[in-house]
Amino acid sequence: MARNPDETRFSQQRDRVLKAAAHCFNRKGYSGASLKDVANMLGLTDPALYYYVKNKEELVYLCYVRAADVGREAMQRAVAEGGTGLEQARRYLRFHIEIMVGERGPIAIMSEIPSLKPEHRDEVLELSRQHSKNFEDILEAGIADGSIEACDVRMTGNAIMGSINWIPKWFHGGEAAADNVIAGFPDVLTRGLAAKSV
Amino acid sequence: MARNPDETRFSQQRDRVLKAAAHCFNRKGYSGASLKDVANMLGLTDPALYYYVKNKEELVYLCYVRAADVGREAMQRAVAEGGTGLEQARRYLRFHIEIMVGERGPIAIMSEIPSLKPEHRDEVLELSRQHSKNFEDILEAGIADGSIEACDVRMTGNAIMGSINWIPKWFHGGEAAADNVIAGFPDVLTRGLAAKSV
DNA sequence: CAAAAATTTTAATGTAGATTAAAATAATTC
DNA sequence: GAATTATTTTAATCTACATTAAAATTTTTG
Repeated sequence: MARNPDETRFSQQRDRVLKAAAHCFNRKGYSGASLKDVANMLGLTDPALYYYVKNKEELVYLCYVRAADVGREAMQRAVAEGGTGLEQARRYLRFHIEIMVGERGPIAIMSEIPSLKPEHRDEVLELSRQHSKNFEDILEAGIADGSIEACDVRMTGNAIMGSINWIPKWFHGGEAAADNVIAGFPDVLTRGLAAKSV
Repeated sequence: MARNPDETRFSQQRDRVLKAAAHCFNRKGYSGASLKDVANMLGLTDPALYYYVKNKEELVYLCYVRAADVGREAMQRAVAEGGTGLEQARRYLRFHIEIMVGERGPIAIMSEIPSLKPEHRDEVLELSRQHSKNFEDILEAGIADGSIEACDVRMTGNAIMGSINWIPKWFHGGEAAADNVIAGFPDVLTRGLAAKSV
């Protein structure tokens, strides 16, 4: 029936599990959120989750991988459309934020990578590093093409990623609010505060 | 002996406990970090911590209050010196970051406020809201005096606070690095990316 | 240095919550 | 609609901490 293997009931339910988990983990942290918290959000009882994931650690791991996927997807789409470094940076931010505050949210904040078991930890760390690296590359391209002011790209990247990562902490699903964030956030991050006329 | 009540051995040790706790919580989260983790950092055993705090929840609470104090102190000093809104905003960021990456760090990220017990949660939430409000006021003052471009102050505030909050995630004590962050971060956040000449 | 106070330790207790097993229910298939 | 497969539940287990109590050690003070 399912054309795409990801359209199976199992995969759909698993996605719902991951989203519920992301919501709970974002609120209370990995260990602070219980499997019961997650299950209750879905109208299930905790042991039911084990039908979808091996254990809690894997649940977090999958949330983090999903978060990384979302980031990479936004980045790839932004780069694919070309343009100056600044344009790519702004586009990436818009895409990423669109996803985070949209239907596919909430996305897990990767704030407890050290709590993952070593293999998972290293893998997720690598995904995260690669993403940061890609963003820094965009910044450097922008500096090279003159669209972005010379700056410490590592630090600038950290600053902007911090803003992005923190979004799930204060954004909670308002419909109109989402549009507002999508429209305004990339500007805030790339344009700065200073008035043009001063 | 102690001129200031905060110079007693007890208070000093308690501060060391809070700093160690902040470090552990920032890495693994509130529930993910065990009291043993915290105690070991200080060369102590876990029950020793109960000499300084009532329980683990109070430990997190105190870390959060300390974080709020630091933010408020930076804000007050910045405002006290006057100047345009933009100047105050930049000064506040510099002060706050100086403290975070300096001797008084690490400072706890207030990322699990919902896990606190109701009284503590409400109190910390109020401190956090007040801090955000104060920053938004600075932004509005800057818009009014023409130093800051018109913007959604709520969203802009969230963006910048997210950057600040995330610092402990990637900054880990390099001496030279600290100066670098202090010197560059406020610029990144307030100046934006776009090249002036374009 | 002896007594008192402060600090830390070892040993013991209790509990929440992750995990497993087996049983029950619901959905599919032939 | 009976049999098979998928999904969820109830009931039971196990363990990692948080916490407490009592004892030991260290520090301070007269």
